[in-house]
Amino acid sequence: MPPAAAPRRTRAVPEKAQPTQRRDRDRTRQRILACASAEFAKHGFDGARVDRMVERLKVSKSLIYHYFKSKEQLFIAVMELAYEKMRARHQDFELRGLEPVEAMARLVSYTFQHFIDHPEIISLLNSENLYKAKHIAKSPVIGTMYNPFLENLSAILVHGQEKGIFRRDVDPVNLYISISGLGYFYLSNRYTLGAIFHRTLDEPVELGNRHQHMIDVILGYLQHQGAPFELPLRP
Amino acid sequence: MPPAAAPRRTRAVPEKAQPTQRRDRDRTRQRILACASAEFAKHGFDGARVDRMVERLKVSKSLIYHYFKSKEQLFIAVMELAYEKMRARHQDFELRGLEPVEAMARLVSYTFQHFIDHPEIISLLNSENLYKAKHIAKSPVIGTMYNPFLENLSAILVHGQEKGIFRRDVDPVNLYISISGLGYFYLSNRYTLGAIFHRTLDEPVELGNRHQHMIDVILGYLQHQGAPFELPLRP
Amino acid sequence: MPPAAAPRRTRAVPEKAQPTQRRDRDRTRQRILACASAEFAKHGFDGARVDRMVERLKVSKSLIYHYFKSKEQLFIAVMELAYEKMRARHQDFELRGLEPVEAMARLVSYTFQHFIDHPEIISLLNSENLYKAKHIAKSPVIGTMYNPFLENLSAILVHGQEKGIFRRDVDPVNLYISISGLGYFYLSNRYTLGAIFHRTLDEPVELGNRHQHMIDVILGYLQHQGAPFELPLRP
Amino acid sequence: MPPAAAPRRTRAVPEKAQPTQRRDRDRTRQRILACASAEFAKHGFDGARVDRMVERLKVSKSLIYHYFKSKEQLFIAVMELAYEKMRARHQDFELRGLEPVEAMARLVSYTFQHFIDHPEIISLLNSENLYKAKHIAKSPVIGTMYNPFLENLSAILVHGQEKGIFRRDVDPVNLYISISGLGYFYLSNRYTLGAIFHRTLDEPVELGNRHQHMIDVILGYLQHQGAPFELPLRP
DNA sequence: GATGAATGAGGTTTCATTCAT
DNA sequence: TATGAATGAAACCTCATTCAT
Repeated sequence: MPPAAAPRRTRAVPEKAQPTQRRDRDRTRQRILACASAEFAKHGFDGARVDRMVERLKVSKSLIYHYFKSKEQLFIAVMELAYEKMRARHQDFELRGLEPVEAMARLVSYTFQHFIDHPEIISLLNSENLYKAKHIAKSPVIGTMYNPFLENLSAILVHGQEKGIFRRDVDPVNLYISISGLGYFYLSNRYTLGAIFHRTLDEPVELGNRHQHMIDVILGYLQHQGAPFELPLRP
Repeated sequence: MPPAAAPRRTRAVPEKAQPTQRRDRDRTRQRILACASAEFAKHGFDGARVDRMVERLKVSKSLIYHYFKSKEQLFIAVMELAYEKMRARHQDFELRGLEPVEAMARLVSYTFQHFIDHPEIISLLNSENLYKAKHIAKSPVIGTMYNPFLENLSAILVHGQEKGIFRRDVDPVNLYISISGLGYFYLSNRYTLGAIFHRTLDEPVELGNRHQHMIDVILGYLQHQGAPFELPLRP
Repeated sequence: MPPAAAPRRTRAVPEKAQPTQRRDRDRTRQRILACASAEFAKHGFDGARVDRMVERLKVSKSLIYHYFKSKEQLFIAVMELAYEKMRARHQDFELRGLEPVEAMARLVSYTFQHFIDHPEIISLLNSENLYKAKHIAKSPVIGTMYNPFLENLSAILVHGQEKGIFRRDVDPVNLYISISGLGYFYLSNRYTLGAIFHRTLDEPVELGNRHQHMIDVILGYLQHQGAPFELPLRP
Repeated sequence: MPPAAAPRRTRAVPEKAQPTQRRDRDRTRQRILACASAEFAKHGFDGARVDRMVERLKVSKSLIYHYFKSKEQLFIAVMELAYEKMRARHQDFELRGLEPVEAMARLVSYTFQHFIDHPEIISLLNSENLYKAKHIAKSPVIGTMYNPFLENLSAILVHGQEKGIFRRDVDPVNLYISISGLGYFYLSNRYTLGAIFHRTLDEPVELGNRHQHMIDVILGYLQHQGAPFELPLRP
């Protein structure tokens, strides 16, 4: 316990709030957030039920509304957390020293793995896109978030291009979207796809196949050297 | 390889020789279905409101419940229609006679175009996947639907492989998923992606870029001849 | 049942809606309105409970919200009705032919009587004034309502002045406010006044006394001929 | 006639010789009371929010409940304070030595001025009357409060009557109610009145007009000498 | 004397659905 | 075939109040 700041004034504003209470407060907040994340992921924004969270959390509904002002604010907080997690993990991701091909393969692999490990992200993003991102547009944080993933990707891309291994006509953002999309779509739409193809796409073998396929697609694309076949949209 | 284009139409609409009542009945049904499709697409299953349809259709609520027994049944009908439309259009798609590269490029282009022209498909599928496809699982029609798109794709793929142009280690289903996913993910997630990259991805120029990028990715992948870089999932 | 307008078109819009149903609808609306009026009068806007109305009316809460979109809209409807009632009764009020003194006395009497007969008006107005009239400001009807009472009052006033019976320095609006206020304040504040003066002001004798006192005040004022004692506000 | 101005102060505030704690305690109590008075006045009893007070006061909610046991008790305390203030100010009011006419005019003026200066009184009383004075009925103080205003009024009235200036058939209590009511109703109902007459009644000019009008009414009534026009209530 | 965390009861509102005709 | 009236269950949210420290 630090003995700093002697309590001289009668009605002093407590600068370093009591550790115990503060921790309780934060812990509760985080418990709510975790539960809400699961609920929103499972049912989408509209389908999510505050009552269900209450039941699971064993806290009063009022408390949820005390911490987060509304269902929407709670959703925004969940989205912020999800984005922050993603950002944090990408930041830790170390690819320096690897050859471009391996680095890129690992990036693709890593992206897929991330979606598998955090399936809630997919549902949350789907729900949010249904609303044309109107909720996260209200978040002051998400829009200004620094995106280390794109940094990593661009670095590898340039590295490979300088070595003459990767093609040069590549828009990093579109590449990013492709890498994400190849994994995301497979996972997010596996249920309807499975219903049509009669394959259970979330089995380990299928996941492994997909994983290698994605790497093949991205690396094949990047390493291919011939001239592109040009075709206008809606010719 | 299944025999091309089976002639049995799934839900034929006999145009004449029907009493007027029957005709009216079908027209009303279709009006409801069209409106419901838009509503479900815009708001998802949970967000959709029967009242909103009633208001737009100028029909009594009871009529909707008369034709379709419940909101869920209505949703299922909408999904069946969407799938049927998709199937029908794919069936009309003619690629015979084209070189494999151009045929494949056109397939990619066509898929993207289809999602742009029928954006409701994306929302409907997203909504359905949130429910792990539980609604369409109840449809006796969708699961048994013949899929001409995969046929086309496989034919082109084999053609290219036989000519030695395309690589041989390609799973058609995964290729199908990639072709769909590259366009689908871009469109379905354009709002959250736009919020992060500060690019308005639905502008014509961006759509054109994406279109060419997708063709490059798929053709680059298929035409690339080197050995794949193998990497296990979660090593 | 009127045999008018033969039903020729299949989906004709019913121009003269079914009398029975229409009457039911209106009857229910009016029942709700009457009950709401009592509830708002008894408890004010904030204190009023939709649940209590439901219980008294034996209708579902949803029905109330079906007819009136919200508690506030319901309140506005109640206010509109109250004003309309007041206006209608004043319009019927016939004073032509009476001498100015008697006419004025009857006007004062009538005003008091009206408040006694419709005590809800007082509570409703009090509640509304707490909100600085923000609710009725939203009503397109109330602001534009023609005020026959002020007409009557002005006519009597001019008549008396022309006859030389009433003083000439009278602002009709202020006179109207005084006539209303003398009765309104007595009735609206009778509980707190009673608590201080230890008199039960709603007993018939007290009401009779007040009635005569009000007439005396207004007629005394109007008939008094001396010069006014002038005193500035906050000198 | 009771003996003038009893010297016993109801709730004397000893200024010195108190331990600091006690002083702080009283100051906090008074801050709460002032804030509560504003809150109750602005929103009525039901509309008032303890949370809003907490936010404005920067005090913990528990403290409010520590000092006052409940929202209702707090309201009662506010009412007691309001009555006490009113009583105290009336007590200071000195009219001896003035001629009856001027004294009465000053009394009317003073009453109006008081409501203008302390608008919270009006809202508080309105709120309380909605509840039929049930809250102040619970106060042991208010009911037994000595009313110096009525004393003053009676004295002036008798003085004028003895001089033959004022009419004799005057009930002091009703006169008191009229004097109060003429100002109170104008101020309390200015919003709804304004909405009907399309006049902004709280502008200085209008207030000045009203002020003179009220003096005219009361003095005109008191000085008028003719026989009253008698009319029974509900004949 | 004072606080922050937490709650239960109840508030308004919504919505898929049914009933009677 | 089609309608308008009506509903029950449950949604989100609020608020006076208490508990533990």
